[in-house]
Amino acid sequence: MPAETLIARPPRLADSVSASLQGRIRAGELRPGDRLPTEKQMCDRFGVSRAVVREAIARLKADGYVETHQGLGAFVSRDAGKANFRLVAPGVPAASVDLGDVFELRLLMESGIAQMAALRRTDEDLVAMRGPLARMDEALRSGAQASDDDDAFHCAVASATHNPLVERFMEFMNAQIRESRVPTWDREGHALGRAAAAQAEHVAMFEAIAAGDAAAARLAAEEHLTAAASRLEMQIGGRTTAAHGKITGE
Amino acid sequence: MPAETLIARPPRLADSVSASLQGRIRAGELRPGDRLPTEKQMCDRFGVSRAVVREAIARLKADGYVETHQGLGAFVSRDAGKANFRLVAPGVPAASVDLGDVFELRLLMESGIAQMAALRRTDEDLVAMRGPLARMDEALRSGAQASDDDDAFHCAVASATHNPLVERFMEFMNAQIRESRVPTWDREGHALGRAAAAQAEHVAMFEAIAAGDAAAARLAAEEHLTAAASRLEMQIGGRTTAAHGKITGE
DNA sequence: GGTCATCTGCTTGTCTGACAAGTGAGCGCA
DNA sequence: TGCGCTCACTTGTCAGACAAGCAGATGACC
Repeated sequence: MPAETLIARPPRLADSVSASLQGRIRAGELRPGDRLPTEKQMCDRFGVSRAVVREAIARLKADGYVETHQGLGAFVSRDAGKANFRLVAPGVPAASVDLGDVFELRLLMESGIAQMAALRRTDEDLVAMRGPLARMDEALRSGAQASDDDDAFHCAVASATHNPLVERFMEFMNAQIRESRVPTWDREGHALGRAAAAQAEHVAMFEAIAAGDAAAARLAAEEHLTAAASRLEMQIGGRTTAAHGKITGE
Repeated sequence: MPAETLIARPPRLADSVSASLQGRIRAGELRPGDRLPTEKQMCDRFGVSRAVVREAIARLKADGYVETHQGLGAFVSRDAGKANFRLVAPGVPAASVDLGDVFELRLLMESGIAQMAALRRTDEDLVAMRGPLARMDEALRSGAQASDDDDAFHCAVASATHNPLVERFMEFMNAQIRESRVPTWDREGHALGRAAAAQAEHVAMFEAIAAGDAAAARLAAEEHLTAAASRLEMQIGGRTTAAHGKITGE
């Protein structure tokens, strides 16, 4: 099925141009402060019209790679590519990102978040967590797909830190790893007990946070994430597992 | 001096258009899946040419807010604005971000990073940390501006986790908060002992990491960040301080 | 009547040419 | 020498045109 939707489409010209420029910047061929070729030069070099070049540059501007000045030209900005954070840098194949690294980043963040949430959560925060938690319970009985509620639960925990930045980061991570939550709640996930296991870990997190027990909340979050990683059969050379063992076993 | 460079320039038309659209998306006026007005309609509505509209849309595409399909139109993408993470969302005033929230996010990340680094650091990693550390020592004697070395030290710690994602996140954060490191190392920072205090905390972090003591490394990182926050006289209602007291005192 | 190919209108993608606005360098003049 | 001016160049904006892709309507055929 996916093979049918993933037909190779000819890439848009602006995509190709911006990818090329971005590659040269990341490769160090164009360094911060350097001036890019003029639009006219790029038109000749890439064999496209100025409209295409301008669109490509607009994209690079949005990503913080270049800045333009009327009458002067376009320049590679200092901190090129550091204006925003992405899991997979645009222009590189998504497969080059190690899922183990992603889970580790989540482990880092979510354990701290759970800990902080335990210290700051209000009663309203607990209510917000109970909603998705109850829906996942229901899904456990009905065998429904509840990965959206899984998302919502983690967001509710982040929201309980009362730090909007932390909340936004969690929303960002959720959007990035959304697919990785599906196999927990699909038919096979229910049958093999992946859903039930995940939900038990959620409950442990919730109860620690509700009790205001920061250390227990951190531990529960760590266990949830490492268990989730192993449930997805991530073969990451035992790295995360080893780290978890040391981190939580200290 | 900065007042001279910050003269009010008439905003580029494409900026205004993309800001307007982005505002409507974030406000929920345009929801994920909704179709945007056609380029022609936007030309009429905003009173600009199609080139401007297309550039504005190119920016929104780069930010992951919209997707376009030839022959169909432009659509607000699911997870609009979640394609990347920024401290300050584009289009909103930078002043709306609470610096205390930023330091808290760093506290969350860097304490975990230091802990992980202590467990994984190789001898090469320690060498990489000693470079910036020595340069900051030198700057302490000469009174030089060493905020770049400060950056480099924190990056070296992140690099010792051997997780490229973690490393990139640290680079991202460094680029975002670069200005906030300057007052530690300027003339006043040296005179008032801010530089010396920061460096002492760096040394504590380094030694804990070198010793492989994960708990001590976490604690040192937490103390460095909370101290840095208070050095910068952040009045954040004692929130971070209170959280730190509880987090580290558990 | 139902099914299929085709046609049509609309939308985005790309091209071309032009002018406006801002910048820096070089020129001429006092 | 020092000042102002012009000029070439660059990005910003505009206008019009055609190509490519899509959805729905139209119409022919079984």
